[in-house]
Formats: sequence, C-alpha cells, structure tokens
Amino acid sequence: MVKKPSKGRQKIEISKIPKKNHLQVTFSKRRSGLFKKASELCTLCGANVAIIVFSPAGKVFSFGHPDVESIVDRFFTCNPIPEPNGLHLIEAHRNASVRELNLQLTQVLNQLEAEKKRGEILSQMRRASQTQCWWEAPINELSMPELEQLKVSMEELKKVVLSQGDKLLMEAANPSPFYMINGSSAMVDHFEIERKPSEIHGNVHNFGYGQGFF
Amino acid sequence: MVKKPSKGRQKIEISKIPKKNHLQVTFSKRRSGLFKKASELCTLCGANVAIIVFSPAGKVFSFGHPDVESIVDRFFTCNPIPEPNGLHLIEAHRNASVRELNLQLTQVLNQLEAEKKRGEILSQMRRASQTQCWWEAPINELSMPELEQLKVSMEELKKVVLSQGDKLLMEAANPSPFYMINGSSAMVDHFEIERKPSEIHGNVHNFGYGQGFF
DNA sequence: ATCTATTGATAAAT
DNA sequence: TATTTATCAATAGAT
Repeated sequence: MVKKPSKGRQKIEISKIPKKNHLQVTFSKRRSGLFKKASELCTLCGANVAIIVFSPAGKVFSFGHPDVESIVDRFFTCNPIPEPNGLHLIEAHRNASVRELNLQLTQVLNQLEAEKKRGEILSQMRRASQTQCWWEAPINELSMPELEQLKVSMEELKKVVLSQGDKLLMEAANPSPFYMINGSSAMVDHFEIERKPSEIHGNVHNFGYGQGFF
Repeated sequence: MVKKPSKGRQKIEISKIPKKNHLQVTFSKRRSGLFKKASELCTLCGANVAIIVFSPAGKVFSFGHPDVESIVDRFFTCNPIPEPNGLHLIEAHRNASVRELNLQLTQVLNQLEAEKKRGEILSQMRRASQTQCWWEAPINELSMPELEQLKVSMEELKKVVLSQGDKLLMEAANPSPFYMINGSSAMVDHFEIERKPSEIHGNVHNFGYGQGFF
C-alpha cells in the first residue's frame, strides 16, 4: 500500500441521515459529544444539567448533574402544572401530560387528515390534467377546488380569446404587413411560478431565550 | 489604527471559571451551543431529546424535541421511581398507556411529515405541468373559425361548471363526520382503552424507523 | 453583538 | 467499537 488518503471530516447537511448504519455511528458520536459538552458546562459554570435522549429505536440515554430526577423535579416546580389533589409532582404532571398528549394526538391527526385530503385533491387534479383535454373533461366529477381553478382559468381564457378575436378582425379590415408582430407575448405568463423561500426546520429549536443571562 | 490582532480562541481549563462576568458569557455561549447540538442530533438521527439547564443563579432553560414533558414522561416510564405503596399495577397500566400514546404520537407525526412532503411534491409537479396546460395554449395562433368554436365550447363549459358548483354546495350542507376522532372529555380515559399497535399506515413514504439498532 | 485565531468536534476511512 | 486523519464547526478573547 502506498498511502492512505483519508478525506477527513466532510461537511454534512443537517437533515435526516438516510443510511442506517451511518446514522447509528453518527448518533453514537454526537450523543457522547453532547454529554461531554453538558458536563463541561456544569464544570465551567456550575450549572445543573439534565439530558434525556431517545434513539429512534426507543433506547434511552441520560445525563444528569447532580442527577436527572432532582433537576426534572425542580423544572416542574418552576413550571408548575395546577392540580387540586395532593399527588406527587411527577404524578400530577403525568396526569396532565396524558391529557396533553391526547390533545396533541388529536390535533396532529386532524392535520394529517387535512394533509391527506390536500394530497388527494392535488393528485386528482394532476391525473385529470394529465389524462384529458379540458373540453372533454368529466366536469361532473370535479371537486370544488378544481372547479375554482377552472373558473379562474376560464376568465383568463376569455380575455385572451376576445383580444385575439379583435386582432383578427382588425387585420381583416386593415391587412397591413407590419401590424403588431409580437403583441401577444404577455399572455404566456398568466401563471407565473412562485416559490416560497425554503423554510428552515420547524420546531426543533426551543431555546429558552427572552430573559437575561442568569 | 493599523490593525487588530485578535488572539483568537485560546485553550481553557475545564474547571470552574472564577470571573463572574466571563462565566456569564461562557454560560450563554455554551448553552446555545449545547442546544444547537441537541437540535442537530434530533434532525440528523431522528432522536428525541430533552435538556433542562439551571444556571448557577437558578434560572431555568430548556430544550425539547418534540417537547420536554413527553420525553421526561417516557423517561420515568422507562425508569420507574420506586414507590412503596401498592399502586404499582395501576402505575404500570398508566405507564403502558403513556408509552402507547407517545408511540402513536410519534408515528402520526412521522406520517404527517410524509404527507406534507408528498403534498409538496405533487404541488410542485402540478406547477410544472401547468406550464403546458390548455389555458396557456397559443390561442393567439388560432384562426377565426377556431375561435368561434372555442367560444361556444366555453359557454357550454361554463354552464356545466356552474351546475356542478351548485351540486357541491348542496352536498356541503350535509358534511360527513369523519374528523370526529376524539371527543374532548373522553380523552383522559384513553389509558382504559385497549389499542392495537397501529391501524394507520402511511401511503407513500415509510419513515418507520427500523428496530434493533442502537 | 461581532470578529478571528484557534481549539475542539467529528465524518470518513480502517 | 476504537483509532486515525483531514476538515469543519464552536468558541475564547477582544472589540
């Protein structure tokens, strides 16, 4: 062997790693990196830190200084959840959390439903516009959003048709050779493609900012 | 002024920083660094992470994906706190339910993500194919008889569209109740209900994490 | 908060 | 999983 050209560390995108074995390695390395950073924060600044990590497979890892339980307890003392009875804090919180979870579940399920519907509509529209020309389309089967789109498009078409009709009439009356050659170029961009600026990942970052330093 | 030769980053000992203002700055920087690392771990590996930090002054900061509460709950479900009384069975039952709920939530969240992606793709495809759709056809090249024909077709189309719209509106007066998934008051009792692992299955992308790694 | 020189973390290869 | 190497990213110190 002549040499060992390691490419060294390479820049990576912060988005879900597709390769499972690769992901496993990265998870392991970064988890220990995270815990190391946490321990340094404790030592350097005298902070108290608790970290709980669940791997995608559901395995749990935790770091705590002095220990996870006391920190979590303090946390829920600081963010108390009102509960009339005399249960332990964690107990009380657990009950509230079940409710919370159910609520979340319901909301997310509703969102899912909405997204599915949207996807269905889109794919329907796509199928429709792919398969057939509009004048033979089974309009009786179109849904409301499709009809809306159709209506808008018809308005546009009507304008174009009318102006084209006028143009032809004018030409018939005045057959001049250099009579507007490119007067219709504006028609092409009735439906300009719009793109949102790509959104950065949503709810991952929950920094507790908004207050002073300590 | 000639120049500003910064000494740049210097090595520091990992032991309690004596200077209070310096400590404050370091705490702030490293805390956000820690949270950023955590968020990257979530994104890259699909992990769930909760972090609670108390500054030496007792101020609390937290990070959680999807949120601190559910992760802490899961944690205590996995590491149950020894309880002297005989509530263990009830506890166990409840814990199982919480675990169940969390699992469901995670799955549904994944589905949602998949659906959103699918919708995005469809909508992109649609935008792309619109470029070639009929309403952007080169009407300016049609001749007079063709335009006449087009006009007639449009009139007919309009009628059909209007009647179809009416029909849909009528149907909208009788909405189907498919979105009634959870009654609000019944939710707390979810843990009394037996549930199969998951009846739901995503139709397009399967983000289901493999088992057994880590 | 912003700017750099440096250190520290880590992706890829083994 | 542990080590190595080449890079990239975080951050200490100064402004």
